[in-house]
Amino acid sequence: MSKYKKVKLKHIAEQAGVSINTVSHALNDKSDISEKTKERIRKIAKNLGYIPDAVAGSMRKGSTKTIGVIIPDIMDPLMSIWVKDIETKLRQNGYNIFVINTDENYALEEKALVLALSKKVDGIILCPCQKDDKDIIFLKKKRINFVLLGRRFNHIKTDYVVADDLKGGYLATKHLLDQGRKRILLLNGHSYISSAQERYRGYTEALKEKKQKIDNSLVYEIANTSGNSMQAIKKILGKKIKFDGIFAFSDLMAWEVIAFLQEIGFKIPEDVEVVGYDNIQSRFYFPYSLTTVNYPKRTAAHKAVDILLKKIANPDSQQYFQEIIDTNLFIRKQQNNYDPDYLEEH
Amino acid sequence: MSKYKKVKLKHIAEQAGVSINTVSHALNDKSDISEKTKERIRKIAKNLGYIPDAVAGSMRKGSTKTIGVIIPDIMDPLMSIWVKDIETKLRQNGYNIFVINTDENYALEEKALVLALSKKVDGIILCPCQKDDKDIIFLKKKRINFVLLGRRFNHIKTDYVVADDLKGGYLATKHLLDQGRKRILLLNGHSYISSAQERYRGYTEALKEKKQKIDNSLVYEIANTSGNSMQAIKKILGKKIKFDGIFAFSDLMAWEVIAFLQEIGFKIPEDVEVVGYDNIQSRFYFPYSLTTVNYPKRTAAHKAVDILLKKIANPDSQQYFQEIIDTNLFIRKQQNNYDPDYLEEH
DNA sequence: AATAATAACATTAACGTTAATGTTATTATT
DNA sequence: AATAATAACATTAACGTTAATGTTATTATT
Repeated sequence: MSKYKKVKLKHIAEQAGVSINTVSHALNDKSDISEKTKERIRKIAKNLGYIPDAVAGSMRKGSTKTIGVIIPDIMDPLMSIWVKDIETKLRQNGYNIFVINTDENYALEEKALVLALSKKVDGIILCPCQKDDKDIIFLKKKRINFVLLGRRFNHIKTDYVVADDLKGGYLATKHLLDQGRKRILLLNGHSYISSAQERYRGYTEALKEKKQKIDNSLVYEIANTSGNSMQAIKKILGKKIKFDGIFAFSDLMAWEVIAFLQEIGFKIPEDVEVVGYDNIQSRFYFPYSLTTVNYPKRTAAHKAVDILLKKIANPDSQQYFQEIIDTNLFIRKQQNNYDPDYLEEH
Repeated sequence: MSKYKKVKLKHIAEQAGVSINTVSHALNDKSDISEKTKERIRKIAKNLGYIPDAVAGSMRKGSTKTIGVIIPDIMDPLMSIWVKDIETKLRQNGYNIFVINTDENYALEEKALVLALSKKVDGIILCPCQKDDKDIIFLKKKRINFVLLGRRFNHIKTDYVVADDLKGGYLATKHLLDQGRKRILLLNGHSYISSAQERYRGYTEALKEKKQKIDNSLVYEIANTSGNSMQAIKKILGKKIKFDGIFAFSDLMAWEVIAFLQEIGFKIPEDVEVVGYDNIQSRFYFPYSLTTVNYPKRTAAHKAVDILLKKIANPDSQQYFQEIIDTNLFIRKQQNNYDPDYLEEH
């Protein structure tokens, strides 16, 4: 890409009067080169502005020190928190990340995986869209090192790190019931997503416990992207379906419905009480108090990294690592003002 | 990374009874292989689950078809919009992206650049932290293909795409003045960031036009991360400095100060009117109306890609491409309710 | 003093692919 | 009918590095 002549090991070797291998070993601090020579070679390398060719190195070494991170949506704050934490943790371990978006699109997910494999990543952290599972089966068959994050498959044994969404769904619903709410709208993710499935189970369990019937006209499945929750609420209101509580799939959805309901005249939380999910703590995003299901997101990302590194270090192990991160309810007084607790959280 | 035996061109060649080169040419759809042979080889490749080794291919071809995207903060919505648009546009052109965060940290920026160059990216899109410029000079000297996005250097000639921040700063300040605001707080980014510099210039120009003196106790420079604008406001209030308008460096800052000021009893916009920057349109983030400086962010990202692709296609050209994207003021009635216009925008 | 061990290098081969040539049979050209 | 051109492959070399050996002088060991 550059007209500037590329500096290679060869050039350093010529200047130092040693072999290319000696330069390589010196720069990689191998033990079979004298400290004097190493120092001399390092200086020449620096002088010439040598930048190692990782592509060539990777080919020879058979490892890229790169992990593929494949996620549905980098613009979702939850995902960007994950990505940042994964990047930081992996960097500490000498790895880089290669992030690919799938837009919750299975075809793109397949392409993303092939791209990552083609780029010879040493492992993959994947939050699957779950519209299909062929690609996961393919990964297993190929014995690729991968860890699922945030979502898992019931019928495929893999490594994964997920939140305890069953408990999360139960706690959120129970909280609304305890507050005296009678008709709780579940604004859920699509049912092929495991976390949505489990939250639904938690929702039904809490209702059953209070001897309430499950009314499926109160259960909606939508994609977690901007505008959808508002559209859903519009539809529900259009059908004259009554509700006095909402359990939303994400803080983002919760936020959107609160804003929309307020706009059209509802009092929040008096008329409708809302519980979110994920406890996205960035002050930027949620200046208003929102009761939400909380879990250590950073821990989740770090555990996924730990598991992946373990698998890479021990490729012959048949062991599966499956982590279910505990969830709890983060109760905030729901009102239109700033949450002073945010600094203390986490 | 896998115990599963890797499928190489060699294996396809053996099964097809042709040479490795023929397989390579067939799969790359070169013209010197008969359609019949191509079809046969494609089938065998598919059967064996062949995934091309991009590392080996890149080494031989001298091109990775990957662009390094180096940005200060993937969690900033502006940046994640950019990244997504860049990814989409580059994908259409057969390129992938390699995203690296710098956390507005110059040392990390240098490392990110070396990493990208080491990984042999075909070009770089960079939003520099601007705490130093040595790395930019290095890129120029090495004749690396790169385009700056969002920020530029006054004293270094490079390709860039920036917003018209001078105009943006002027429009925002003028708007506040026109609304009768007398003491306008500039909550700016750090002055080594070009966009902050230019907005400051716009701010002063608008003040001068109205014959107002520039009061530097009203100008604050902070990093665009969560919590900082609140801290700044606290300090300012502590110093008993009065203000009735705020021009913030980002919608995020604007948002944070609005929430904080409301919390401590200010009426917005009656007591303090706030103007933001970037017009982050995601319904998720800003359910409340905010007047803000707007510009086509998508266009900016796309232009950066276009410029980079032009430079890659034409490496011998000495031409510089410098785009200043026009800014305008997006006026919204500032009130605590939902902005119904958001769907129509853009 | 003879042999073994080690330090500090050099040489060779290989990673998997593709560009640059080379070869041969077939077809086109005059 | 002789030659040129072309189609469809094969062979060879190269991308830049590092692992696996090889070599030689020096030092340690008995």
